[in-house]
Amino acid sequence: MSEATEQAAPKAKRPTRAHRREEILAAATRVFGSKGYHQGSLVDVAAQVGITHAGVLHHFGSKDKLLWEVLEYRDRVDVQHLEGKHIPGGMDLFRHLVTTAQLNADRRGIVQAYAVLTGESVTDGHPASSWVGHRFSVLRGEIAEAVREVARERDVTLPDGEAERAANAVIAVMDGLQLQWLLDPEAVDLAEATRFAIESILTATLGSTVRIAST
Amino acid sequence: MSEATEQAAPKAKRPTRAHRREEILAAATRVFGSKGYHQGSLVDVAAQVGITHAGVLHHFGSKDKLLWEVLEYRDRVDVQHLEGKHIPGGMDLFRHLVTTAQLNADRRGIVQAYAVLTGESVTDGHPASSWVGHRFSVLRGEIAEAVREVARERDVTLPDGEAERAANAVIAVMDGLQLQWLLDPEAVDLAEATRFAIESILTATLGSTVRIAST
DNA sequence: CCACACTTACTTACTGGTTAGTAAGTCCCA
DNA sequence: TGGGACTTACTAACCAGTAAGTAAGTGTGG
Repeated sequence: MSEATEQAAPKAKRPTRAHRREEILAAATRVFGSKGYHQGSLVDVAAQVGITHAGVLHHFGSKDKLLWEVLEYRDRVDVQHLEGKHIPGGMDLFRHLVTTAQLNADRRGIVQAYAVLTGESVTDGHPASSWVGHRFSVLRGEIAEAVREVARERDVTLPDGEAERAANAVIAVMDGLQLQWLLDPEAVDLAEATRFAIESILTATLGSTVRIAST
Repeated sequence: MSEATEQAAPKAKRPTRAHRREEILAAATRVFGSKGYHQGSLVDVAAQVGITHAGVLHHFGSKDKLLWEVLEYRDRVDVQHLEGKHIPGGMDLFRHLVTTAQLNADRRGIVQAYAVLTGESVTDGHPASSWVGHRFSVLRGEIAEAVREVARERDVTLPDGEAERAANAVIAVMDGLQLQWLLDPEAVDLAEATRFAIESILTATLGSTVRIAST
């Protein structure tokens, strides 16, 4: 967790370790994104930073550990555009999801890495499967809570488990649209399609029209 | 194409070639499903049929060709429960999609293979990417046409491109739900969630409640 | 009806390539 | 002068694909 050394140091020049690790993480994200975890090699990652694969192992110990740090790195990047630091609730959450989709349309590499690793993670004993599983369950909880919040605001009583069903559908549609967009960017407008799909699910769940402002 | 010899032969015993190929295809589906294409080896596939990897190559020539036949095999299996042979249109199509989801809940292997290969296919130069891309575009066309058909039945005029947007969302939600279900079958009722999501999207698209009978 | 020609379904053995990981040494900066 | 950031050199494993051989059919001509 606490990696220390975050520009708080008085001395000017000491970017080496933390900085190099960050470079490697970015490179690994690109490599795992474009080739997958199994097919993307440490040699590929190392070459992008201009070192040998043994140099990468010096910093991360093993390929599995590197993957773990890449996933955490993605999480960090993912929320860094949120100044509030905290994930919003209620309708703000859905606006946030659409905004993220919009940003993602210009971050193909990260989207690809996420899609590839998520798909790969359903294989037996994949090192990322617990991360993806955990991620899904956290997201499910947050989105379901937001659905309940909006329902409360509108005085709608939801059947049992309905919020979770809606949350699952929202997560599913976002992942699925990313896949289609990656394979054929012309066929899908990522942000627009995401907004449309989330609105549809919320509207059907809450029984009254839900709109998400197109930023 | 024409593989000839389809039980029309008078002589009783000659299942060897065609039968062996089916065995290998089934094994390859399991292997690619549980390990992915790159990580699943010909040795793995061969072992499941009780031969060597060279024996597999004798039948399929190369690993890439084997993958292609696996994908076609999946298509064949996928529609074989349709007696009409033809994919239905209108509301029947959506009923068919839900029914398929229901069947899929008992065919984890095939779902896993599809999910893994679809995810892997977004990597650079993957041999399955054109298949997946083609599959998406065909599905998109068929589902969009079904949406238009239902809209016509209900005297609803759809904005331009709305049918395609709905189709994309339907495809996305199905793929996404499969992923979640594979990673945590307890958290998602595949058929139920699929029905819910498709109903939501159709309802929002057509402006009036759409129900799909739960078979 | 059977022997010879040919095909099919493999196996064994190998090649050339790639992989993650290790160990030991070198260079450079503080 | 000492420690971190590497490199070089290596290993052991695994991979797809090829080549050559074998054993068991299958078809056919006499």
